[in-house]
Order: sequence, then C-alpha cells, then structure tokens
Amino acid sequence: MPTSKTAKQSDAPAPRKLSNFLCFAIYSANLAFGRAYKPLLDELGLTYTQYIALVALSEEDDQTVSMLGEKLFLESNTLTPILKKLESSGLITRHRDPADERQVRVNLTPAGRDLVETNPGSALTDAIGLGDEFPVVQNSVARLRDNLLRAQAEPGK
Amino acid sequence: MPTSKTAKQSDAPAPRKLSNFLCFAIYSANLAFGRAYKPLLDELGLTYTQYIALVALSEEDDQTVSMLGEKLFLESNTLTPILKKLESSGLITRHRDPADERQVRVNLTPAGRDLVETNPGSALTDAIGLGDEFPVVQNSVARLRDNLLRAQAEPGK
DNA sequence: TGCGATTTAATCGGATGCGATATATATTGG
DNA sequence: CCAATATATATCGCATCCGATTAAATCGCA
Repeated sequence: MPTSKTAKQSDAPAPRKLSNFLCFAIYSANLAFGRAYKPLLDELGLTYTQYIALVALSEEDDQTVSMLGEKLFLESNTLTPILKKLESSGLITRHRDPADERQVRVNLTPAGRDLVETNPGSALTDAIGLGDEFPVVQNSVARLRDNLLRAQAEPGK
Repeated sequence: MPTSKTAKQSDAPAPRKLSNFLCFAIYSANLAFGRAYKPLLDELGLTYTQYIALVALSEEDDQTVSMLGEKLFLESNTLTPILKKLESSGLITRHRDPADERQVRVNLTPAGRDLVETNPGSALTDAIGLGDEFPVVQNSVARLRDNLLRAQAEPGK
C-alpha cells in the first residue's frame, strides 16, 4: 500500500509496480507456459486447452461435460466447441446419456488415449527450473486459486 | 514419471493427474484471478488486460508499443487493439514519434491516471489467502516464467 | 547516394474464455 | 396429468492471444 504522501507539488502516488502484482506473475507465467507448450503440442495437432481436456479424460473416462468442467474450471460455453473439435479429430466420442438425455458423456478413443500418453509436457520440467520448489509452488498456486474461487462463491462471507 | 509397468493385461499407464501439472495450476489460477477481478473492473469499464496495460503505463509514461509489450509479455498484434480501445475510452493517447515515425508513443491521460490509481485489485489480497507466502509465491512464479521464456529464446542451450 | 535489409505497428484468421441467452430434457407440485 | 420450474448443454457476441503477413519508416553499406 503506497501511503499517499499529501505532497504539495507533483502529488503523484507512488505507482504500484507490475512486478509486485501476484495476479500479473500468474498471468504472465500462463502466457509463458502456453508458448512453451505450443511447439510441443503443434506436433500433435493440439491446442493447450484441448490437451488438458484429454488429460482430464485420461484420469476418468465417461465424464459428462459438467464433470469435465469442474475438473478444468470451465463451462459448456467454452468446453462444447473444444470437445466438438476433439471429436472431429477422432480423439474422443460424445454421446447423449440414455438415462438422462440432457447430459453428454465424453470418452477417449484409443487414438486419443495414445496421444495423451505421449506426455508432451515432460520436456519442460528442466526449462521450468524450480528444482525442489516445484511441488511447493504448485501447491501454493492451487491453494490461492481455490481461495479465490471460494471467495467468489461466497460474496458476503 | 510413471514407470511403464509392462503389465500383461490392462496395460494402461498410470494416468498423470491434472492436479500434478504445474502448468494447470497456473492456468486455472489465472482463470480464477480473471473471475475475481471481473466484477471489480466491470465497475471501471475495464478488462483485465486493459487494466494491466494502464498499470504498466503508470509505472513509466511515454512508452512505445514495443516497450509496453516487453513489460506485459505481449506483442503489437495483441496490444494495438487494446490500446486503441483505451484511446477511444479517453484513458490514453497514442501518437507517432516524430523522431521515428515507426514508433507509437503511448501516454496516460489524467482520467486514465485517476482510474488506475483507484487500485481496484486491493480488495483481493484477503481472498488470495496466502499470508506470508505471498511474496515467496510471487517470486517463484515470476522466476519460472522467466526460465520458460529464456528456454524458448535459447532453443539449443 | 541508392536500395535492399531491418525494424515497428498494424491487420487478419483461428482458438479460447465468458456473460447472456436459447433449447431440450427432467423434475416437481397441484 | 400437466404446467411450471430446474438442469444440462449449446449458441452467440465480445475481448484477448498468437502466428503469419503487410505497410511504412529507418538503417546499413557498397
């Protein structure tokens, strides 16, 4: 918090530096990850979001769009076009659930499973260069994410 | 690294869990920050990217598009439309540099400076909920970003 | 000086995210 | 049984991001 100094002339508050914004660190690190993944995923014909959707499906098959959305923190407005693309690429299947026709069940095809098992991100662990910090940072970032989303869900308290 | 177990039946490699991907922690934390900022920035009529562009300008005035891009890790293809929007909102000015007409100099207007000084993100520090970890996480995330970008720049070594 | 190479923005198309809305199916209450 | 409501997904428009290309200005160097 830059304390406003009530100066006479040039009463400019000390500007908050971008480098002190945690949100900007996260934002720019996300850009950096996207750029690092791009050449690896281009070879597979995947985008980053398509890739993490496949990873989520490899964890658990036969998920609905909503279930997938909870794992990925996305909703149908974002997921549906991505899943349609993956379907047209032959990597997943989409079928209305006969028990509840509102839901769509999503499954990996063998080709999709093969693709996600190539583990394209493994080439980046060295480039990240955090060493032992890696799991600590991962845990802290996941926790701040969950805190932020929970605060959104509970407006008052 | 899930060691492939060469099992006879159901030779399914242990799926890598999304929760173990640092990239996904960053990706989803970025989504969470965007959602947390949205209601705060909506009141100012700003998007998140527009906001951080204003913050970068409040750090240093009269920057070129490239200089701004270096701070924000963005290029003219992304920045130009955003800056045009901020200009049409009366928050910045854009002028070709007379000394080098290729460059465009960007400046905050008084209205833009007033807006960025309202510091809308300050309401989120509690919601992040990292306490003393905050600066540590910020530093680690910024460092992994820089490592990733450096690795991109130096393909071979 | 002249002119090709370089630099800087801007433009274009494709792929997310997301709020708002639409549509189809399921559930519920009278 | 059926109308009202709720739920799950899809559609639409806007704002990024990004690779590729373009246009204009400047630089370099013979």
